[in-house]
Amino acid sequence: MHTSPEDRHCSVARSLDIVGDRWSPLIIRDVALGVSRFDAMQRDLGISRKVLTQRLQALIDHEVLEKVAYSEHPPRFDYRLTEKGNDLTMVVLALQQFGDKWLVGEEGPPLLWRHLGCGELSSPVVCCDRCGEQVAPGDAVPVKGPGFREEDGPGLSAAIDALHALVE
Amino acid sequence: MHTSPEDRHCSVARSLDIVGDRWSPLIIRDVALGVSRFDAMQRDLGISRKVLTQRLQALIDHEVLEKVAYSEHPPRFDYRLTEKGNDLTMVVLALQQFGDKWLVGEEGPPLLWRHLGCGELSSPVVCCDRCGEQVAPGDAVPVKGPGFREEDGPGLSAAIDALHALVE
DNA sequence: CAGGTGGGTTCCCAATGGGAACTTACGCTG
DNA sequence: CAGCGTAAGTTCCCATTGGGAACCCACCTG
Repeated sequence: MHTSPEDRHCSVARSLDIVGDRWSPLIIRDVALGVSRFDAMQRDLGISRKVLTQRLQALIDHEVLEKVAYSEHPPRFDYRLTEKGNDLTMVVLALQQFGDKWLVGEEGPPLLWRHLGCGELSSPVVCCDRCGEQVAPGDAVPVKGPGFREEDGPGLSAAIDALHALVE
Repeated sequence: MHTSPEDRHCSVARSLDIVGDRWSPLIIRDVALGVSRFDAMQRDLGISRKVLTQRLQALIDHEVLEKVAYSEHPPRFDYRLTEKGNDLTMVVLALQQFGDKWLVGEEGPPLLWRHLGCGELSSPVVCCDRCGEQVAPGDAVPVKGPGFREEDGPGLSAAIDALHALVE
């Protein structure tokens, strides 16, 4: 029986049903960067083979990865990100940004990004899709959306009302 | 003994050491939205009291949350996000965005955001901090940074080289 | 034909998580 | 002033998960 987040009516909880463990985000990062085979991932991550098998299967079940044979006889596979899986790289990017800022030593971040659009080394920042301005935590307030349910998140509902009372 | 990601030299892995489980991101979301007390979180999330205690302590140990007494005799506490913890809301936001796009039914997302800067209901998007353009997965290529170590991520190193060979 | 590689599966053991009950300390209410 | 409610945990038992190492099978290469 699930008392876990999976049946909650909440986007964050539902996403965590897919990437809410220690390994799935790292698997997605590896696949995104081109480490796409079972043994390569296992060596690269130091994950146990059993758990890697389970995680890959779960990610495939969630249609985040797909398994593409690059040889039959013997059967050999590449794991690829689906379109849905590609969108999960934004979560990985957020994790990386946080780690770069708070968790690396003086040697600096292990990985940087070059934006192909402008050619510069860049950091990803979060912006408002309406005005294009950069958004920091606190620059936006939550609003109950069409799918909001009072029943799952009773305390949450009250907390949001309280926030609005402050802002208004 | 840890064979887990925590001692790897990788920003994503290190971040996962803090939020790499089913509950921590939800706890951070709740605190960010104003659900800041033990019982309120426990009811709101449906998490077991034991695990909630463990997670809160871990988040405090990582300096993501702080415990502020709002009453002594009897001792009662609010949990607050530190500055570091505030930055983790970007990870939660990424999870929410993904869930909103791929995992909610036709009833629509449960939570929206109003950007205080422009007043509009907005979605967070990822932009390049150099040119300000929106960045989609694939619009940026990874580059080895100052802290890159060949030894942890041997396959990764080769994969990045392979990517560069493609782009150049 | 021995050894290596890719992609797993199996087994055992230790750690983790859920659930429910128990605790402590106070404040309120009849 | 007895009893109930609330906040914040703690404790116990049991089921599930994860790590590690070994095993397996099909093929390729020297």
